[in-house]
Amino acid sequence: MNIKLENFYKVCKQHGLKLTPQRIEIYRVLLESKEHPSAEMVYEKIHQKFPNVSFDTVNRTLNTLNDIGAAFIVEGSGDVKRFDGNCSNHQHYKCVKCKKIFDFSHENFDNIHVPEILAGDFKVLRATVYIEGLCKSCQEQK
Amino acid sequence: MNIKLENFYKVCKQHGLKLTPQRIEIYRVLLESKEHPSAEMVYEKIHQKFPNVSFDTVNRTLNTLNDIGAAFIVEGSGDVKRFDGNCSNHQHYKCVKCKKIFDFSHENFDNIHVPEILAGDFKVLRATVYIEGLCKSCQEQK
DNA sequence: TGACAAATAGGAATGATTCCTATATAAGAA
DNA sequence: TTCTTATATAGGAATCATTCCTATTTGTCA
Repeated sequence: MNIKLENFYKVCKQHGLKLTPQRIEIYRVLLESKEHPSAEMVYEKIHQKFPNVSFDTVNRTLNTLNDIGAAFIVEGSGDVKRFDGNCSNHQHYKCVKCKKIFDFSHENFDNIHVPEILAGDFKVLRATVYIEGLCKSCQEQK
Repeated sequence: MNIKLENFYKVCKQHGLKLTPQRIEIYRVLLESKEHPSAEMVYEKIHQKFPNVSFDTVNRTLNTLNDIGAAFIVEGSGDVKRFDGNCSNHQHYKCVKCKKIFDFSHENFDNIHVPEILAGDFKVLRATVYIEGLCKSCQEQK
């Protein structure tokens, strides 16, 4: 049994969520995906295997995963929501043209020290470095 | 004459953009706004003064401002686009509940050193620290 | 002043996301 | 195991943000 899946079961129980086959499969697909998929992208994959799972269920479930901390919505500036099931500390780089999202890690960024001023008044849930630009192949296309 | 507006005229000319009254007013409203407004919020303000400016013009213009670097789209995770006319180096904190966006500055964050690995393959256009959480008043509301 | 490329208004269209509701089902209790 | 019930789901409709379409208007430059 996958350790991550096992832990997922635990987190669901902690939040009083049922372990439906749909929910488990959606989480599995997200975990295996490296492309930071949108709800639509997850739905396509699920649909191949289980043709009668609805888009609404996929979308609702992805948002639920975000709510319970089993996944999160990748930061970005104004495109469709993209989800990430990898909750270990890492950062994102996004190409503004092809919308591909790349992971990267950097010691200084993975342990951001939130300034005191903020830490006092705000409850910080996530702190990340977000980089936006043009990937190699989009640069070449001009 | 406002120095920022004067500079805006210059930037528009550099990009071959006409100085229409609508464009100028939209930029003015964005500059004066402290709330990182959405297109809808800018439209509301414009509409009070100039009832016959269309929403499309507001939205299109805000995106144009982003394209020419006179403004930018604030990073976030999946809500409506929010715009910022303050192009000097600063970071954002966003409340996941009320969606308010707060500015903050921090020496270390305002000069992010992008790792070599990225710098080689990608053309970095923007690098920011993005913090998400609950603001004081939303914490109190539970 | 005249010509023309660019911008606008207004409404229609699109696309993403969420809501609605009748039905199905996971999971704890008996 | 079977019963009970709160939760989740499918499918489609509705909503909301954003963009597109096109006839008309308007900066801007010669």
